[in-house]
Amino acid sequence: MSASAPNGSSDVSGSGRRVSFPRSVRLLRHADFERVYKQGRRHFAAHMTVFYLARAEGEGLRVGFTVGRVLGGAVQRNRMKRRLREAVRLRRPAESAAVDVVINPKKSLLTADFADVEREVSRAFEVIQKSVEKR
RNA sequence: CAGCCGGACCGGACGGUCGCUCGCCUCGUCUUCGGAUGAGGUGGGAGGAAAGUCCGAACUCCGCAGAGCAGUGUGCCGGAUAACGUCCGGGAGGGUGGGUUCAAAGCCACUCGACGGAAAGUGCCACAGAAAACAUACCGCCCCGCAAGGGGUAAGGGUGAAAAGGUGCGGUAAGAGCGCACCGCCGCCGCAGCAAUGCGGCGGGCAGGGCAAACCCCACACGGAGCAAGACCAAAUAGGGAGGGACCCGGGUUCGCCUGGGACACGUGCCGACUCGGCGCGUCACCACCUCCGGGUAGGUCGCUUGAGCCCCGCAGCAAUGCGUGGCCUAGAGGAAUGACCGUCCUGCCGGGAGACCGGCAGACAGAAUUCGGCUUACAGGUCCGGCUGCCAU
RNA sequence: GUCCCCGUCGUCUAGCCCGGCCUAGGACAUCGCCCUUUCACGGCGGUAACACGGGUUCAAAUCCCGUCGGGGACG
Repeated sequence: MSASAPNGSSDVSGSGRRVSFPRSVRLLRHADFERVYKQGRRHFAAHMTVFYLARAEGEGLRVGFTVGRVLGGAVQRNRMKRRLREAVRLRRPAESAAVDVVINPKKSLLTADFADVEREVSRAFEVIQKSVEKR
């Protein structure tokens, strides 16, 4: 437990690394989403489903979110996206293979503990790294 | 002080760490000089409904001589407004309560409301009832008659949502606006009012059902689509057009080409043969290739936030609202930013405690997407103003 | 974001335009009885709906307005 992180729930500043999540590592284009959905593999978790696909060119991890209308009103959907984005920001690996990832949340994400969400995202990234390196 | 009603307003507060997005400043890198990108600093970053998309506009494109038809909408009067189905004021009307009265209406208070036309026409009015819009007479009542029946009547009964005005007195064989009084209705006149309409007078015994949120008639308004509008830049792939490739000369031409000769190139046959030369034959102008042009998808840029704008004060107006002085700049994303975690405090509930207090939980409805004016719907809690009622004190 | 359409038994539907005969009809499903040794088939009977709230009308599933829910089109 670092002295600069008195809350202790997430040692953000304990690692010493500034964690950010700029737009350049987001998945933003419709065509990218379609490709991941059609050709990608899936990883299931309690509060979300993660689609991922290795990219041929470029480097690093890119992440996008899909939150459909069935998951609730605009307030609920925005909350899911914001919590997911925050979790990805905190748990995003510094170095990674070239992979595109799409996360589909489930309704339970709205009420889940944020620590659980962080843990799930972190675990999903580990699984994806192993799966991609095996090829 | 409490409760109810109406109106206006707020929509947890402060701080820390990390992040997202937009603007500005400084410094780098790349550059096709348009810009792209990175770091640091600094400032801004959801709502009263942002919602539903129910009306009205601005704006953009398309269409258009003018008018009409069709269609849609609105519908008492006056005003406000850029406009409206909105808002303000007023007027008829309905409902509830009070009071007068034998009873009711007229009267008073509160409240509601899509409120033009039913003597332009068409249609419908189930069941019940004699009769449902042409008027009629079931039980009755009265008169004549021994009776059968005939005549008068519409007060009473009955049916119905609705049955040729209501109440009272007179009148009559019984009755009836048959006569009278009051109220209602129709017409005319006068006065008040911009008008809707109201008030008064005179005349008429009374013409006539309801439904137009049924078709419809009248008056008024409206061209259609919508920022995914629209404008600009524009990859890959496919496809369109023009030119080159396809040289020179002569002739013809419908200007697309056709024809004769020659040169070059390519392919091929034969002959000679040293890399080559000579002769003959063929070469469809399709495809492919190159250059340019136009449409246009992905993608990008603009539209994109200074506007019928907000705040304070004053003036005009009963008000909606308008005018004037001064001040302010207040989100602009685009698979879509406005968040995550924590601390202190505030409000409410629960538990513990004699109490100060301690612990836990909760803090609504809900998220900008071109922009405004309205309407409707959802909403914890709180503040202010006005009115009414109750209680306490003076 | 913009623009449209639709809500009737558990399911699919008729009735709505032009209001009353609607106590809302039919089919499948379901329940009970009969038939049969039993099941099936068949017959008889029952349960069961106008999305919600206002308004117009004597009277509303139907006409008008507003909510709520569902579905679709447009790059």
